[in-house]
Amino acid sequence: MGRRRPGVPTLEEVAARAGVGRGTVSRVVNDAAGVRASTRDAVRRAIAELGYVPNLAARSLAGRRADAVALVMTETDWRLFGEPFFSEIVRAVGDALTDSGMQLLLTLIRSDTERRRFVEYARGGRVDGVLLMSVRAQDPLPDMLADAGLPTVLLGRRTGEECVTYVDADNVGGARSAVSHLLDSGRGTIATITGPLDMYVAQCRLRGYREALLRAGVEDVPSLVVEGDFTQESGRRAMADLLERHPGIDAVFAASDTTAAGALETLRAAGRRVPDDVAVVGFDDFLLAEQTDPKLSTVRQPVDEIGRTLVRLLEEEMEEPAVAWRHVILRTELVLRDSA
Amino acid sequence: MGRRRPGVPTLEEVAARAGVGRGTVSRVVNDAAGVRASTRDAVRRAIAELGYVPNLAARSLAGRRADAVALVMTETDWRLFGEPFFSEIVRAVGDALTDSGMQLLLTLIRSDTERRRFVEYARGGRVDGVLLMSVRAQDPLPDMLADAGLPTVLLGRRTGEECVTYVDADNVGGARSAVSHLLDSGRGTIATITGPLDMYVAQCRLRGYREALLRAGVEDVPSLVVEGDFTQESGRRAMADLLERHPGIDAVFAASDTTAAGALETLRAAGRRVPDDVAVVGFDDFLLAEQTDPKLSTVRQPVDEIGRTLVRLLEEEMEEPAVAWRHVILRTELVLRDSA
DNA sequence: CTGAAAGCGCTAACAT
DNA sequence: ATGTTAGCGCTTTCAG
Repeated sequence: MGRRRPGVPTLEEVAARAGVGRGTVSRVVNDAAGVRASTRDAVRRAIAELGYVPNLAARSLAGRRADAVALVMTETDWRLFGEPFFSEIVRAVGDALTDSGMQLLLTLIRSDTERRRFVEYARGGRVDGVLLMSVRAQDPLPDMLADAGLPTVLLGRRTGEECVTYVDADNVGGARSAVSHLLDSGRGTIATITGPLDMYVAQCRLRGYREALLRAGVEDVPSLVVEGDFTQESGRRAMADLLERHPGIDAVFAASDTTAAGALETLRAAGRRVPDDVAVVGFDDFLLAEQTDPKLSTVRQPVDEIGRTLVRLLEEEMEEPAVAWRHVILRTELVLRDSA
Repeated sequence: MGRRRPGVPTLEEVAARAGVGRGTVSRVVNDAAGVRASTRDAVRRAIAELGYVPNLAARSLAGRRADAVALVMTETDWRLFGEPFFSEIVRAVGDALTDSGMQLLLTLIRSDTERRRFVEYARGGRVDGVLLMSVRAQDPLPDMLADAGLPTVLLGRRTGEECVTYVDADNVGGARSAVSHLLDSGRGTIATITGPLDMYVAQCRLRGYREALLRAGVEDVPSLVVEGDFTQESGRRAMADLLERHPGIDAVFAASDTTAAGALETLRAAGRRVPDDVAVVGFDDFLLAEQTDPKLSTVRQPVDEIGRTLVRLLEEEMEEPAVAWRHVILRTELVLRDSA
């Protein structure tokens, strides 16, 4: 599978053609200071004439950097969070990376083989750092990378005491503000449909719900809490359960926008009116929120800010040997539309 | 942004520790034949003790290969085809690559800057080959890569006379079989909602529709053809138009499953029954088909086969200097569910 | 400001 | 079967 690229010009040939030394060409290529303008022009011309492109392997070897970062996600995450969140994050990270001259590599890990292969790839020095989409609690990947001394930043925590640098949204606060809003607007019986409770993010959103009730002095009724799994179907089913158990329900907080959309469907099918009769707020704010009927109120994560922060932390991590785990929790925002 | 990895063991240190030469260690690492078992074991032990991982930059430089392939897509494609097609292809290519020891890199190109950066990355030798998701007709990327002598395989053509190696599905044949099926089941007035007609794939599906009518000796009524853009919304709108213009319509062929789902919605809202009253067939077969009510009949692309073929062609392209453009058109399959 | 020279860590060809 | 050696193409001192 070896490839031969005949007649690919090297830096040396460029130097010869421009009548300068190799060091000078290297300086020009890397925009280093201290080259006379006329020399620089001559070199630039030679580069253009020869169609020279630096060999990245050689540069990596000599310069000990790859000029690339990987954004890794597991298949589970991908499906769970769905395309919108995923693609928004990719976009945000891409934007944040734009002027850093780094190549963004997406990697999907679906098996142990792929996990191992990726670790070898990363440890082999093909990327300068790794961004990890929120991984399940049991995923050993973050620690494998950290142990290998690779700059690594997580998007989302695995647990409350994560010993890796990460960026996360304020899930607790977001949920709390959503539920507080429902309470403030006079709703008395507020249910919640959670995410899978073995995921930290789902636990946080549930905690926010409880904190809001506590603050308002409202009793936390266990049967108003139903576990879902972030999917639309789980929203439909959970809502049906809730309506049966608590016909007097007048508000629902769902731990994802998808789940909220499912709940909305069931409510309408049951003849309940939203928001007059029952108010609904979801968490996360992607394609779906604007498409539901009525439009869904949600807690929005600051996606662009997440992207920028991920990149900034990774760069810091790359600068200095990691002496500390840095954690950034970004504020979320309650977006009111028609459903609450 | 340079990274220092202090104390990362090199092949040389492994050799010293195992008491052998560097060549031997290299052979062991690369599973080359001709090493005595006892020697191999000694080397393996040294590798394990030191936690040695090959430096991939050095390997690339010396071995002139990257052991990585890129799967590139443009943002337009991504949104257009939606997550299902995209993720299915990624999965299929990943599977096909599993035992080749190559790392799969996904790259999203959203701007000229990113396009240029990627070409430098690829020309710089960081990937052995490039897989391109079907690109718009005007996209210069395939030619840029081909000109640079990089093994490149397209998924989907840009035009009928594509001078790049590609894999495509039999869009014409698939559409033809769908429409023929509608004709065979006694439908007389068959409309079609196309994709954006500046895309070759959309043209092909429309051609298939026309060929089926022609073969059956049915007149091709221009007003039965409405241009959509593969989205669900375009399906809804086009269907509304069609119902107005041709109340007697009794079948629809939509150029995507998403569009078909939109058409289905509008039909039901208009009180038409599917399939008794109007039959519907879509093209492409992903999440949506099973979720619509009634379940959608579709033309299915052989995703796994596409993945395998892409990888096979790329490997062939890498073996020998490209002497010819190879084209593979894969058969599609009509999947009958409830809507037709 | 610029040229020369010393590696970066590995593979592959050549000795032994 | 294994050790030795010559690069791969670049960055980065270090002289000049």
